[in-house]
Amino acid sequence: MLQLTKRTEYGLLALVHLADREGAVASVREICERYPLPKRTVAEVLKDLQHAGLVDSTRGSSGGYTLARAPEQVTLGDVVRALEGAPPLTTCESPIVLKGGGCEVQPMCPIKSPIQRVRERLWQMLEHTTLRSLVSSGPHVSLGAPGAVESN
Amino acid sequence: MLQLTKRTEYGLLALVHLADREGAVASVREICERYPLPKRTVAEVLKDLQHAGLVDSTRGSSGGYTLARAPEQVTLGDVVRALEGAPPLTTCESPIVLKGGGCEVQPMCPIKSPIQRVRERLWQMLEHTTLRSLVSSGPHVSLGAPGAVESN
DNA sequence: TCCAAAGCGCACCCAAAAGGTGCTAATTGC
DNA sequence: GCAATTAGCACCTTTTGGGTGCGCTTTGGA
Repeated sequence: MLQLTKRTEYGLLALVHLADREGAVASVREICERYPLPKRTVAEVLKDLQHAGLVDSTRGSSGGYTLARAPEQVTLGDVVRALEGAPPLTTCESPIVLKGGGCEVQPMCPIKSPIQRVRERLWQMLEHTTLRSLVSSGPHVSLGAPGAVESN
Repeated sequence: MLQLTKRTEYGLLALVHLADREGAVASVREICERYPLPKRTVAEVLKDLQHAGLVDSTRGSSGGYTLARAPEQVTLGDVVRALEGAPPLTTCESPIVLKGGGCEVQPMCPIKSPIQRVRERLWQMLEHTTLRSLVSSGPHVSLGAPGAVESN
């Protein structure tokens, strides 16, 4: 579908929040009080980001998450890779199909290389867009009243 | 998932085939004899491309499809738009959510503009990649034995 | 010492999207 | 008339994405 998933969206919002907190721990509850997001799903996402090494977690009653790196060293590509994997643009690039030495419609597949070029440039863009640029760009409004989802 | 659908992939292959035929009509059967693709689905896709004005169709026993424009005037963007629509990268750009005048997590959504920039640049790439560049790039192998799906 | 608040892990469910098929026209050349 | 083709539904199946149930572990503070 050529679009980012909600998980990625949630992850980016969470990371932006962490960046704003500048090293202080932030809990899932806190993030979901700022943005009207489903608590549990955000927790899942944060857990995945932790596994990917993008955030550190501390457990316990005053626990939460912190950025594992500086905002300028986290890219959109990192986040997408952590939460969606780095999928091929078309199936003819997938490892499963490629294992035979070429794509399914090979050796007569003419669209592969330009498609790959587009894909590579897309990933270049993702890799060059840092969390810092997300943080510093928005209208950056102060904390507001949250919505409510689930128990939240 | 940040990848093109199979429908788009099929559409591109079909269009490349039509471009190779240089004006001569090509039937779905012919396309599926060249590439091992499901006949019916390719037919669906071609129909959609016809509705989008990218191909012309002629019915009847010797009918089929032809390109409606020159290969250099058909872009990846055209094809994706015809077969997938032009979806937003994140839900906070979708018209449904925006109808209230801003995205769901507004006015405190900080990730919107950089994401939109990435999206716009992606579409620029898609709009600048023409069918011609797909045709002229591949190793351009001669027609080979097809696989088989369904009746095909 | 206990309890509440937080993260951890697994499994599961629901809904939407994507891919594909059945069937029946309508058209057209032979 | 017949065969080959596109046209237009409607429907099914699989996959993916989003979300939840439930119980466990960790930790700070009353």
